[in-house]
Amino acid sequence: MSDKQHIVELLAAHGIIPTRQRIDLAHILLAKPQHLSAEQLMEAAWADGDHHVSKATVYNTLNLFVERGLIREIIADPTKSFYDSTTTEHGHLYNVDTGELMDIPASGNHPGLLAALPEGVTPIGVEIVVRVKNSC
Amino acid sequence: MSDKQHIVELLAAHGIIPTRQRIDLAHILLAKPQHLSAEQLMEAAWADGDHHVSKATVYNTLNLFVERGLIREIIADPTKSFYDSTTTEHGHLYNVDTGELMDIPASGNHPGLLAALPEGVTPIGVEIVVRVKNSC
DNA sequence: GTCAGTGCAAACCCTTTGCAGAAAG
DNA sequence: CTTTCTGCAAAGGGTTTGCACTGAC
Repeated sequence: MSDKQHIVELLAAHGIIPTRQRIDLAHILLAKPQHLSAEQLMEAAWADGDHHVSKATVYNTLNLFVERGLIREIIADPTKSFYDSTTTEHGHLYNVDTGELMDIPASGNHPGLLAALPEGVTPIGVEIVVRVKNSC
Repeated sequence: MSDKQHIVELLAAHGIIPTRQRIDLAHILLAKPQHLSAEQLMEAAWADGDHHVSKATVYNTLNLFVERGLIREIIADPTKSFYDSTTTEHGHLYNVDTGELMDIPASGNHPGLLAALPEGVTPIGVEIVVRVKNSC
């Protein structure tokens, strides 16, 4: 299907050798804007595909995708990472009770961040982290 | 010393029963604006105090302090948490190479976040997480 | 004397790693 | 063929937990 072909080209464009497992995982991840934990992706792959993907391969693949800029790692929960299929800059809303991670459609306007909270939730705090690395 | 007395009152004001270990840890944490990991706090307590504080107590105490709003937990690294003695709203700069966590003095003005980076570092990305909980 | 806090070690959980077998070109 | 990826299981590391002991009032 052309869908798979598109994924193959996308992986190649990011310098990633397309293997069956990587294509399956990318297919699930990039299907729509979403945030999946490693575990959720594993379960989705297991449910969706006819193929088997091991835990190690899921983690290896996620790290590779993040490194190559195909997806973004979101550090919102100290116990697990989320992976975001949307790589453009945007904020997130994390519900510590439900473990739900949502996009914040708003701009980077700080005071506006808390303006449009969903109903039924109470803000705990806003965290802004600029991640940097040594230049060389 | 009046310093310790001040800590005792601060803990009590947050509904925390002041014990020797909690006073010691609070004394180290709140001495100045800083970000310490659990491990760093443990080492500081071991070096600084004449008393012994166990690992379990350090973690229990940190969680209690965060819960009571005495300090803030900073989730910048997927492998460990940092604890911030400054509870007012401000951003952070995290160097993934050195593990160094710094305050961003700037306001919440988003475009300004990347303006005043220290020398020798390259930005990887900006992450904004609004943490919420269910209202009841 | 009672209740909460502390300490030790073991358990936990997510993530990474080592290495043998499989796959791709 | 040769190189890279995959899978399994075991290791790793920060954090939490169970339970007996200690300490405060």
